[in-house]
Amino acid sequence: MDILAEMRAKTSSQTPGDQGLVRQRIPGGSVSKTTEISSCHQSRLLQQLDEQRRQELFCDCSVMVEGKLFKAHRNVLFASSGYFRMLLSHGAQDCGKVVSASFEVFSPETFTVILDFVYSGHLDLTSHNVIEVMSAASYLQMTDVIGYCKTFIKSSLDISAKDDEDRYLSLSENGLQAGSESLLYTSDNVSSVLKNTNSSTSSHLSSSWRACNSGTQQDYQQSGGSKELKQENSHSLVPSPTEVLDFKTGNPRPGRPPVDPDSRLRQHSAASADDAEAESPNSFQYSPSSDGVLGGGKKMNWSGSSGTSEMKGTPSRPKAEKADELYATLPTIVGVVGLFNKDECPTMRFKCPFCTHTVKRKADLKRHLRCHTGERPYPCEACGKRFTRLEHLRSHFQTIHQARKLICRKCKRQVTELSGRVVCEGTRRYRLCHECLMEAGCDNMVLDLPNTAGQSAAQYFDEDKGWPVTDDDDLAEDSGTDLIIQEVEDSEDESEQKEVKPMMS
DNA sequence: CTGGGGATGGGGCCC
DNA sequence: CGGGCCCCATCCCCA
Repeated sequence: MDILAEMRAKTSSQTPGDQGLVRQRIPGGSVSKTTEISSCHQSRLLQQLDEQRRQELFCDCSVMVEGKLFKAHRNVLFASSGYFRMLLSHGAQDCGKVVSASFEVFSPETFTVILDFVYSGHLDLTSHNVIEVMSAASYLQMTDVIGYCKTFIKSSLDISAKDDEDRYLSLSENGLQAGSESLLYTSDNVSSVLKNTNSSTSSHLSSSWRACNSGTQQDYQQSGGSKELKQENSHSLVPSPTEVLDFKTGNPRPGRPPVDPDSRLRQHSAASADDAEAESPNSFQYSPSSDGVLGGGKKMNWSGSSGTSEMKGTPSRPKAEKADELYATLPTIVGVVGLFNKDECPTMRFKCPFCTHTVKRKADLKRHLRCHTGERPYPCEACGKRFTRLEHLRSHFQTIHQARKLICRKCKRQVTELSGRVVCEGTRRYRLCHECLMEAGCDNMVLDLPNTAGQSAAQYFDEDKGWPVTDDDDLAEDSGTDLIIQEVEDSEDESEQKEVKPMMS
């Protein structure tokens, strides 16, 4: 990103079409003329600043990261980071004084990436550093970087496919709806696409990634109108006021855990960049228009690729696999949200890189991340519905397909295994008492006799274990387990849907 | 249109 | 660290 363009965007309320243009105002306040600024001049100026930084010329700000010293210009840092805006504005009067800040919550390598971005507009993201860069950017309140990271992650995980999940559950066996092939791949079409593109399926994650907003080719066209956008606004990635961090130590100040009560994100794909993009301008105390950066649209370039076409044409790896990789690469930064308890002792919390939510255990964070990645590893064999947790699947199966609740669905009265007859409607089962059964009639219902109640469901369910099992004993023995609940790859959704067994023979 | 209840999703925490 | 339980909030359907 061109930092000058960014600064300009923040002060000129430009529209996306104003790229490269600055409205020059005269004292009267009206726009007198539009002057084209040479992009060459901007990049040269930025290069000069970067050069000065590297030669430590006129650097009036020192940043210590895990013992490594970075020199920079406070002007540039101020313009780029809400964190530094707050930090530097405190010492705004002491312009001559060298300001220093130190961080222990991210690595020097991560800060190098961020600083390089600030001074060059190029953000070098890889699968290995994206989480930490994003976390650091969240820490430093750099919404644009967060947006890029989220887009990077999302495109890697196909998070945007999540919203389409319901849609593709109903897809015909013949495959994909037009326009959705960029998101959904069955095992079959993945291989065919692989043949066609002859490209690595892991290119998203393995390739270096750069972002700049000098173009408008790849807008964040997230779903959801302004209404949903407003909802997302409440899920700011920027630390909440209770999460204000100590400038010197890099640790949060004592206070309540920064758990965002609204952290239950709506499960739609409008997350990601919209979050950052729609960041309230008031989030930055000293940035009245800090959200303008992303507003003009941006171009995403994978190194060696051709932008959007690459994104569309390259099949992604299964979501679960990529999520595993994401989990595996979770850097310690995520776990170093050092909150303080009553005794002023730091307690370890794990911060979600996607939202402000923190948890005590890494495993809980992993579980939480599923609500962002859209992973649903537990499919119901009876109806194909997928769940993020085994317990949810079990609960679903028992209530929907097993009629385990001994309550008459109609009159809500308590029934017994004998008095509450199991009624089957498609894959759905429930119990009716004798009276309600007579009232409703049996015409379009299939009744399970008491001794066979749940028989068809039993092909999926192990009474002892309490969860669905396969009716294929051989398979069960071969696989060493009788579970049919398996952590499956989302990309196999479609083929799975085809294999959902009919409930009634 | 509204309220109630079931289904679902997610967090905390224990085992 | 995963499984599981409990609890609560939200969504959605239906009367």
